[in-house]
Amino acid sequence: MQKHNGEKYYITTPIYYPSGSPHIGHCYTTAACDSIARYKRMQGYDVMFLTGTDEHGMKIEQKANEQGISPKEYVDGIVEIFKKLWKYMNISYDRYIRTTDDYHVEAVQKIFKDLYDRGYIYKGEYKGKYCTPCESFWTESQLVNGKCPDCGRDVVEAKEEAYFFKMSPFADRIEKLLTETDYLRPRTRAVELVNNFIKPGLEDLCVSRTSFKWGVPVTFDTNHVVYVWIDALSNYITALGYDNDRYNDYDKFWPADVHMVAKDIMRFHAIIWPAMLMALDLPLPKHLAVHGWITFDGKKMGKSLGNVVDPFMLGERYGADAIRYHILREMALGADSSFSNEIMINRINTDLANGLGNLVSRTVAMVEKYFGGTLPEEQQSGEFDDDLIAQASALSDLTDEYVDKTQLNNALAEIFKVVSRANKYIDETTPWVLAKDESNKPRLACVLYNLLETIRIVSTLLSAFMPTTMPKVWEQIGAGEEDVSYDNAAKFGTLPKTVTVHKGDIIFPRIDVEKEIEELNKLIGANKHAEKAEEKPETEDKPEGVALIGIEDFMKVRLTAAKVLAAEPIKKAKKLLKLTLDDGEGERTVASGIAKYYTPDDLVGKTVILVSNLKPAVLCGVESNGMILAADSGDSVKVVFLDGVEPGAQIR
RNA sequence: CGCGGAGUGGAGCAGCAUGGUAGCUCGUCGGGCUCAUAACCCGAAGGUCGUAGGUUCAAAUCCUGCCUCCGCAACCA
Repeated sequence: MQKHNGEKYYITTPIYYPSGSPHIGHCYTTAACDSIARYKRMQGYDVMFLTGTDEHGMKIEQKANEQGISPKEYVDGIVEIFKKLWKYMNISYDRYIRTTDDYHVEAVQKIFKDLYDRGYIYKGEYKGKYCTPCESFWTESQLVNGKCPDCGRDVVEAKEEAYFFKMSPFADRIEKLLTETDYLRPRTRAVELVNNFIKPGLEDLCVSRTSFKWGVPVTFDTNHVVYVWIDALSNYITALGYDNDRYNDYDKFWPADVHMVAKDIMRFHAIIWPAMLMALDLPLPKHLAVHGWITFDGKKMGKSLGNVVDPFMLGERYGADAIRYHILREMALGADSSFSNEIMINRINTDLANGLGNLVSRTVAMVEKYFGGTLPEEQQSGEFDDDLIAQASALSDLTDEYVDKTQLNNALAEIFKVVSRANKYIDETTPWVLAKDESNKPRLACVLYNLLETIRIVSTLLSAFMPTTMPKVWEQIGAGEEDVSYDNAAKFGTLPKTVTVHKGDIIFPRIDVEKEIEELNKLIGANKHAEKAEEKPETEDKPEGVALIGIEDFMKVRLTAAKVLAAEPIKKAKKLLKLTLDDGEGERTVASGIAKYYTPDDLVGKTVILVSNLKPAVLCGVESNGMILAADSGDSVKVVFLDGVEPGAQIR
């Protein structure tokens, strides 16, 4: 166990996109980084823990417009919520970067220019084609039979200004990085990335936009705004002072030890970010830890599902540490993890209340009961001691290793094995029997001392994960600041023999599962309704979808009854069925995304409602002329069938 | 044949690159204890390891086909 005085450790969360309030998924990434940061600090590292928000982009611009405020005002509001949550969760970030911060903007501009000067960014003209009526650009691969995939008309060579970042020179190095080093964790993901993106050839990346304004302007071409990649990813170095004067830690902290991200942004961190750094001739980060998503009752977490778990609400009910513990304990690196009220409550009850909390409680109670709160000097070791002491002493080596591998769930599992061992030790040594005979007092004192020591070690290591409650434990077992330092975590026998305990409040109260779930369901139901009520008038993500329209707009849509003559799955598509319809005038083909819910047999012979004047489109190689109406309730889709209506009938 | 992952006692997982008693957590049942937050400790039941073949003295573990689920991708009309 050596001190790591002065050694640096740099860990980052992604910078989150503030298009909405933070949810439990954000909490996971951030709590995980926080725990590692705290652990490393405890070990004596000089830690830099960075988090922040990625505040530019079209979506933010739109959201702000909808609310009639400036983008900056909009993000200011959300950022406040993020910071409040981090405070609430006891997140010990050292620095919070906002991509709207002046120094970052300035640095991004320099980086952009630098890449340009080095020849890795060039002003491009789409080699692709332009469809004048659709006002859209298409790449070669998107074209269908050389025509616009949207309208099927001819496309012309056209040039739109955009800057591109050359990725191809780095393909080999990136492939090696992914497959031959332990940059990517878990490594299994490397195959997927290499097959999907590197083998087919790395395409140059469009890194500027002219279609919106809310971003970092390109200094030497002010029509352009830096598009997300260079703006967002470079935060990891600008926050250290790279290309700016605000901070001065770049030399000290770069390269990062760990970037932690969720799997949806793995690609950017596994490919684009290394490419950027290679282009800039900078060292690469050591590890990219990719975790899965927290799913709720089996479904992906998301606002649209109305199942967003509000971290503030959970924290209020169980305490921030219990939430931290639960998500860190359940989530395995790389894999998804399901979150449900029941799983969480059970976890809190068995590990925290019954296991650790109860261990502290019974131990402290016995010291008070049998010795008036202070152990005597004279203590007698005996059977069962060695095994407990050995396990407790070896614990920090195990947790060190798991923390280094960013496998926090395993680190916590090891810690709780020792908690379990201690509870068993009580049964083995039966202190209440020893207490009956005055001559056993030295032995009894030793047993209790060993328990206090085990608790001390366990709680020391746990304090990185549950920073709020562990000090309460220390107070109860009479441990001083020095006793709970990391350096003493492997030294059994640190507490003074004559330690004095102080019985206090229950640390983790047991939760009544049934009652609690009932109440939670009520709350979640209420939230769901409240959210819906709130969001409806706000028009959410689809600006034009909710606005009131006049009858003249409606009349633009031509709805026609049509009979399904044939239906077949589309080979390349999972969700699509190819339908042949009789619309009264003739046959037409429509692709419909209902393959999950209907078999061809369900549909043939039925009459459906067809939007007959919809622009044709090509989906997975099939030209679709129109769409059929169906009710989409999220997890199920019902096609609207008509009875006894002739094909061709107009619907109004 | 787009890419990848997964199918192990009721639930959630480990084991599988170096084949040879199938392990953990929760739950269930029985017992013990009473220091403690109806907590703790012990024991038991429960699995032909998705399916069909193959290799082998021996396969959850290696090979092949198939089935099912999931993620990504394919611009869900």
